[in-house]
Amino acid sequence: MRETDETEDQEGVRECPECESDNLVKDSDRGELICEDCGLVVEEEQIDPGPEWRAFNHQERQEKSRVGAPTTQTMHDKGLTTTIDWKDKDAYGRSISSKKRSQMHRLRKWQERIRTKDAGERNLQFALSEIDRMASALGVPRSVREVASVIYRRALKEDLIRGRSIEGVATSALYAACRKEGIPRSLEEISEVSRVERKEIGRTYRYISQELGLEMRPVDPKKYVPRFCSELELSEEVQTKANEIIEKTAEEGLLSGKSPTGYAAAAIYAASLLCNEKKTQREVADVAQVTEVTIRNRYQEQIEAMGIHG
DNA sequence: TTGGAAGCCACGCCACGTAC
DNA sequence: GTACGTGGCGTGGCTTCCAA
Repeated sequence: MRETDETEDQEGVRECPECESDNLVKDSDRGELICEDCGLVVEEEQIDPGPEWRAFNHQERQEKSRVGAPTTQTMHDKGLTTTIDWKDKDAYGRSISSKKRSQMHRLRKWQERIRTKDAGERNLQFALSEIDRMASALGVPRSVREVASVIYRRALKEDLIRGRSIEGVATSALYAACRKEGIPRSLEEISEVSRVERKEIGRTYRYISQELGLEMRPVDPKKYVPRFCSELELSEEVQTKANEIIEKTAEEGLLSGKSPTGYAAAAIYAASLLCNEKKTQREVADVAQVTEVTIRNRYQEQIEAMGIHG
C-alpha cells in the first residue's frame, strides 16, 4: 500500500468533479491528488516540494547539502541547465498545438543563448562534444571522458588553447586521460578517430602535459597485451607468457626508449611461438599498428635477453 | 619470413640573432 | 644581461623498399 497523506485545499477549488466529495488525499510518491470516495485522480503531475533525496538520519541531513542530478564535467554547463528537446511533443509523446510550438521555439532559442553565452562557453561545448564523440568511437569508459573533460577545462583556464586548434587540444586531453586512467590508446588509434594529425596530437599533448604538470609515466606495454591478444584470438596462456617476457626483459633495461606498442607486439609474437599458437609477424603488426621490422627487432632483443634460442 | 639499406621524424643540444 | 625564437646538427627509433 502506498503512503498517502491528507492535504489542504490551497487554491480553494479542491473537490472531486465526479462525486463532488472534498475527501481528497495526496499521493506523494506519484504526485497525484486522489478522491478517497470514488478513487478518481483529480490532479496529476504535481510538483514535489520536497528534496530529491531522502535523509534517513541526522548525519545524512548534514552531509547532503545539495539535491538534484549529479553534475558532470563532460558537459560544458556541467549538466545543470535545462535541456529543451526538438521533438515538439508533450510528455505523452503527443504533438503540441501550433501556438505551443512557437512558444517552445522561442524558449528553446533563448535557452540556447543563455547556455552558451560567450565564446569560451561555445569553445567548451564544441570541445566536450568532440571528446564525447572520440571516446565513443574508441569505446573507452565514462571515467576517461570525465578526466579528459577536466584536463580540457584546465587547459582552457590556463589559456593554453590560444594559437592551437580546439580539436587538437581536445584530442590531446583524451589521449592524456586514456593514459592517466590506465587504458592507453596509441597516437595512431587516437588520430584515427580525430580530425587532427598524429603529429599535431603528439605536439599538443607534450605541451599541455608539461604546462599542466600532468606527470605522465611511460605506458606499460603489458596494458596492451589483453587487447592485442583478444583481437588475435590468442589464449590466456599466451597473454601470461607475453606479460612474463615483458616483465623479465624490461628488468634488463630493454624497454627504455622503445615504443610500448611495438614492445608488447614483439612479446605477444614470441609468446605465441612458445605456446604453439603461432601468429605471423604481419598479423601481430597489423593489430599493434607497427611494422613487421619493429616486431622482428624487439623480438630478437627479447629472446636474447630471455636466453631463448629460436 | 628474414635481413639490410636508405630515409623520415622527433627530440635534445647548441649557437646565433633579436628585442627589451 | 636576459629571455626568447630559430635553425643546424647528431642520435635513435621506426618505416619503406628490396632481395634472398
